[in-house]
Amino acid sequence: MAKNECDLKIDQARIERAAEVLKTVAHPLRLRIVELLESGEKSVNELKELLGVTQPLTSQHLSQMRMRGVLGSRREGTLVYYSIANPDVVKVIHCIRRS
Amino acid sequence: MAKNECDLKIDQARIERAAEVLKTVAHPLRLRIVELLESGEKSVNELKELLGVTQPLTSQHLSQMRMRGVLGSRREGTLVYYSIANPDVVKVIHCIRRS
DNA sequence: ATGCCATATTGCAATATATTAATAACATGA
DNA sequence: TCATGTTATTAATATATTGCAATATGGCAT
Repeated sequence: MAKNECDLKIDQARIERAAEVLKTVAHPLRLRIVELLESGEKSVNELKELLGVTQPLTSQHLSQMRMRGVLGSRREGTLVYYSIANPDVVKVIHCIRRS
Repeated sequence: MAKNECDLKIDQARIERAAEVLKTVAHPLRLRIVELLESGEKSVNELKELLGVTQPLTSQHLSQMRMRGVLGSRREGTLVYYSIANPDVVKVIHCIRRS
């Protein structure tokens, strides 16, 4: 029995989800952020210092990744700590590291 | 001894290369193309039929991936067969498949 | 409440990307 | 050479992304 219309829809949705996740990390700054978070959660300020970019830019990329499920965040007083929420992205980065 | 400027440059170049590769496959159609080519090389026409999109669109995405080293191509008479040139992208797709 | 520090959001200009349609180039056989 | 089937390129338009600057919000101490 061949694939029916429903199977194709599911498959298409899966593909689109994968493309979205990849697109989310397919940026030099966001890739560096994920690498920095591999060793544990970090605040926006720590990240901004390590990256050497402005705070708004850091915040933008962080919220972009949080919205798409790649990162999670935790507030502690005035600080916000970000961490990796989707462990797949770490594996993806390891796959591509040698390229 | 800390990392010097040159190390940082190399690191940055590596990151940017990885981001470029990821961005290249971070598109539903291109992801499907890579999946279709996992089982072996295919001609533009075969791919176009399997994808259900126009020939120029197929050709554009193929040449985009070839330019960036993800795919390679081989001409046989009037047919052009595309295949995967950077095996890392296959591993990347396997990492993300479950997401 | 005020001031301060950390974080988030918004508007904008520049650039890049995606899709379609039209057309060009290429190789082959009659 | 001409016709045909296959592949590549170009142009045009719409949409998305990026980075920056300015500003807003949130929490905490005084």
